[in-house]
Amino acid sequence: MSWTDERVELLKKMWGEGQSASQIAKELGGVTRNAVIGKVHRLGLSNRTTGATAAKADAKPKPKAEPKPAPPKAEAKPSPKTEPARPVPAATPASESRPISARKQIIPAGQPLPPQPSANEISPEALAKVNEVEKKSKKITLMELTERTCKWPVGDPATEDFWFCGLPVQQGKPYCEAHVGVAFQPMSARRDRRR
DNA sequence: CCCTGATTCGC
DNA sequence: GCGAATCAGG
Repeated sequence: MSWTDERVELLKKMWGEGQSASQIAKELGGVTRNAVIGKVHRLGLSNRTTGATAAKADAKPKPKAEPKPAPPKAEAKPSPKTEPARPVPAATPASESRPISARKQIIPAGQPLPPQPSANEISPEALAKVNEVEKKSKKITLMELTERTCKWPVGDPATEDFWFCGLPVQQGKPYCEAHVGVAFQPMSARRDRRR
């Protein structure tokens, strides 16, 4: 793939939003995160204040070849010294706009079922699977959630008896296979109003 | 181990 | 210009 205008634009957008290079790469497709990072640098947009390694002003000497002992000129960026207001991305593990766990309303007890199952009709098999998985869940905390850990909450958020599934997620999904099954229920018996 | 961005350098 | 390999760090 090549860096078409549109792809570059999307890159800029996402980068600006604080998306990680790998996320951008996934979105674009056909490129690796390295490619994205490389492009970002070539485009001149680079450090944001985010991610793991953000503020590093020093160069890293590389023990590979030494044809360039010393850059004669330390060139400074012609950009304003005062850093422009940058959109600080929410440093939430689930950096994306996923409607999860951030519920305004606390559910007193019982099943927190985060992503409202669209219908009450979830295959018994799926539910059984969920129950089974819950036993195996890694019981990770909010802080431990990553892109590839199932973000399905288990238990009552109001108590200590609460954790996230944490099993490996299904590609592209926020939940593990079992939880995806109950989270994303297709339009089931919902053939109401025909027009 | 998972991830993050940064840099280099052959193409 | 591009991006894999590599580095450096959380």
